[in-house]
Amino acid sequence: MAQHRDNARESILTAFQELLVETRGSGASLDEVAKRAGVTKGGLLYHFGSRKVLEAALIDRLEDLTVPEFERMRTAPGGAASYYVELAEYLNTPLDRATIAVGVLARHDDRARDAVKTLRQRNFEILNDDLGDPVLARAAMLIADGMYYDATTIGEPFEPELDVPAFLQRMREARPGR
Amino acid sequence: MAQHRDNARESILTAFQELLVETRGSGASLDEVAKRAGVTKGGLLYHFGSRKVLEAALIDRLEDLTVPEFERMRTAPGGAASYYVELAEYLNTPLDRATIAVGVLARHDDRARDAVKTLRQRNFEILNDDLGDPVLARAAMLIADGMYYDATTIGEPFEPELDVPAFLQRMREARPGR
DNA sequence: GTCTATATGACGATAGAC
DNA sequence: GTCTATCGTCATATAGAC
Repeated sequence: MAQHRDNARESILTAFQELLVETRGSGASLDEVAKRAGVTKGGLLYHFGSRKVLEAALIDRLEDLTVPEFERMRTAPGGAASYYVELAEYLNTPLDRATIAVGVLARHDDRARDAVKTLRQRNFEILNDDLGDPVLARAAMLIADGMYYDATTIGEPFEPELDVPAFLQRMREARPGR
Repeated sequence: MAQHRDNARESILTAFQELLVETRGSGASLDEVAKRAGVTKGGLLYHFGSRKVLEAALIDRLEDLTVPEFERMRTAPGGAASYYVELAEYLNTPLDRATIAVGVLARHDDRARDAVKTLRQRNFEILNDDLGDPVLARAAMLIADGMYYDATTIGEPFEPELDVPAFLQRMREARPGR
């Protein structure tokens, strides 16, 4: 159910994130969050004074998680593009879960939307450095977005799955300037 | 505001769709729909007995719109892939608006989700016929999904935009049998 | 720091007047 | 066929006991 660590704050934040991911937003009421975190609504609202404050805290957590991720992506052995796109296939790292949760918030919250936009801009720059081709970098981002969309909206993988490294390799060979 | 055609049913359905597209779901309450359609909630509920009925009617409308669309896509002069992916860039035909609206419903409604899945399966088959390669067909679908995701979630175009015709040309050159 | 109890408001839906 | 009025439910948020 809930993990009772040293502080309830993290439990509440994690419960909120899990419910956003699982229900895509509809089931993440403060009552449900409190229940899963093992506190009451009153307890929750002591730690986070309002729903807005709770949402802001989740956005902050996402931004913290992205900092080391950008570094991993930039230095990935197979290249940033493969790393980035293949990650979108599984969507189950702590960063992925935070990204999905904030993506749900972004549908209604400006701060969440800004956070997502900044994260994406940074991703594009790293992909462009890796692939040396803004067109292919943009295509790689769109493919990852499409996988993300499929996973979050459709809720199950579409067959056939795309072989991303093979596809990227083929597209590199078809580069106009070669 | 509202168009008062011969029947209020269409006005209500259109108002519902517009609000789903504009607010991504949060502002599409029956009160708001009724207000935009120029009727009261009581009037709305005479035509559509419940919210579920209203949602089902919108899904039916989408399915009606897809029938001629598949035919246009299959017989498009530049090929089905160009037609499909370029359409995702603008997202402003009646079918696009219906698709976005039902996509919002699909987050919480099983029937809407099934409708979207069936539509996508058909799209994939047509793309595969055009591009002659399931990998490229899947990639084209993901790119269009990514554009759709950007347009609906981020809400504004990402720079730089992908040069779709040029990229599709590269994809065709990357075909195996060439 | 966490609880119970309650105020307040939005939403979906029903009943009945016109 | 469309309206007003109202009810039940569930959500956020507040007040105050422990």
